Amino acid sequence: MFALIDCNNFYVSCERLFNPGLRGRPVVVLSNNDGCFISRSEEAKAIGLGMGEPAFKCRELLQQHRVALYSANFPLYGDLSARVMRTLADFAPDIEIYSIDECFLDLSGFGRFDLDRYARQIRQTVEKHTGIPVSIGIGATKTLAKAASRMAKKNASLGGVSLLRTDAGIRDALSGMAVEHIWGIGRRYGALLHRHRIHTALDFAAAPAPWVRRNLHITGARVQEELNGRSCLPLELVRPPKQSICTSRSFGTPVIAKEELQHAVVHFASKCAFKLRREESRASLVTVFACTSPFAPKEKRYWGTETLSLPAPSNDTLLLLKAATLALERLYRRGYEYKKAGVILSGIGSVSEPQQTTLSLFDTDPLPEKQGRAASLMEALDALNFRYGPGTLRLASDCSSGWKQRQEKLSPAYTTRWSDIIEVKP
DNA sequence: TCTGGGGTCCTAGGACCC
DNA sequence: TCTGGGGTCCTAGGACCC
Repeated sequence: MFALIDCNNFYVSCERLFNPGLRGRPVVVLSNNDGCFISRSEEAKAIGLGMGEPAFKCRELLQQHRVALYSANFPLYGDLSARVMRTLADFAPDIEIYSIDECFLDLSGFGRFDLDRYARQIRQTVEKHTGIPVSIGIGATKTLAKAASRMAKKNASLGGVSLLRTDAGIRDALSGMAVEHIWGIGRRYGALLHRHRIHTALDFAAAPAPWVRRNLHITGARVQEELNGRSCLPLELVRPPKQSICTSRSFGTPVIAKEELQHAVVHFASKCAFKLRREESRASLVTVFACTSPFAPKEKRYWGTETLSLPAPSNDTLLLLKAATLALERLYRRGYEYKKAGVILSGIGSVSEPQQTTLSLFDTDPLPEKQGRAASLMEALDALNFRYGPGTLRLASDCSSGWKQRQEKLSPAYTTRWSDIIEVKP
């Protein structure tokens, strides 16, 4: 058996934790740039604020119901997530942290326990230790556990826990679930399935397997197997190293000048390089993109992208930055209002992998020595920024000007930044 | 005026190899 | 005139997840 533990309206719950006055009120957390709703309290859902909906379209509703708005505060959410996960890790030998607000526990071998009671105990403990409310679904496969947790969340009478064990219980649950709400079946496949008169999760479980394999490919076939109680998705106990690393942002106000766009790209490239080193990896491809608003009139739209291949995989900020700057140089077109840009690193391998050294014919600097110096420099950079806070030491070209994003409703980083919670008297 | 960010996996098709 | 067979690797695009 697997359990899926899912934090309820996670970001909103984090904000409420430090602001109990928000309980019972409609609360939403906005995406970067204060754009869309990315977390909503039950009260906010009830008045019709949709997930991913742009906030400006709901202005009246927001005022009318005095909805509390928050800018996304990821340092806070990340830290609270870690606390929840640490608490959960005590309840099972194997745990997979699936996302910032969800994790799977392996409950095989817990057959002798009263799983329902155990789940309620987990719920209470998490609430007591961290203040975050969670829902728990239990089933024979990850997909069934997911379905169960959805039920636990939707159906208040279950008290936050749903256990799918008997055939009758499973059939009952699946028959009440629209096919597009199955984990791994999204809007597009949902629409396709409805056109073929497959409306519920139970319909999908019973659909002809070859047809599913043909039309929804191997991923869909696995989902079907899992719904029928045959586990195809094992727990991932160690997070596999990332295959790509991306840093991108929308701008608070459009950027026109190349220099300003460059500042942003340099900043994103530095962040990417840092994430890469944290992963103990190296990348061989650097992609830069910059684009106008997709909502701009057609003739004012532009989507520029450029990928450069490095002579050898690297995680050196200086090198990655040089490549990113060159890429931007190539894709930049004068006269557009850029609304978003980003840097993507790919072709990623571990630093422990033997590096094929491509020596340049014209390189007079002996390569290993050069790399050694670069590595020491990066080590010092990361150590200082860890000790004194991100951005303490950075490249001169990494200056944020102009392209700043909007974050008008930002709460303090209560658990990770002293300066946010204490006033330092001079 | 204002519309997020960061990932994964799979497939088809083309280029290329012997 | 007739023009193979068996591979690999890479990329773009489409689907999905939170």
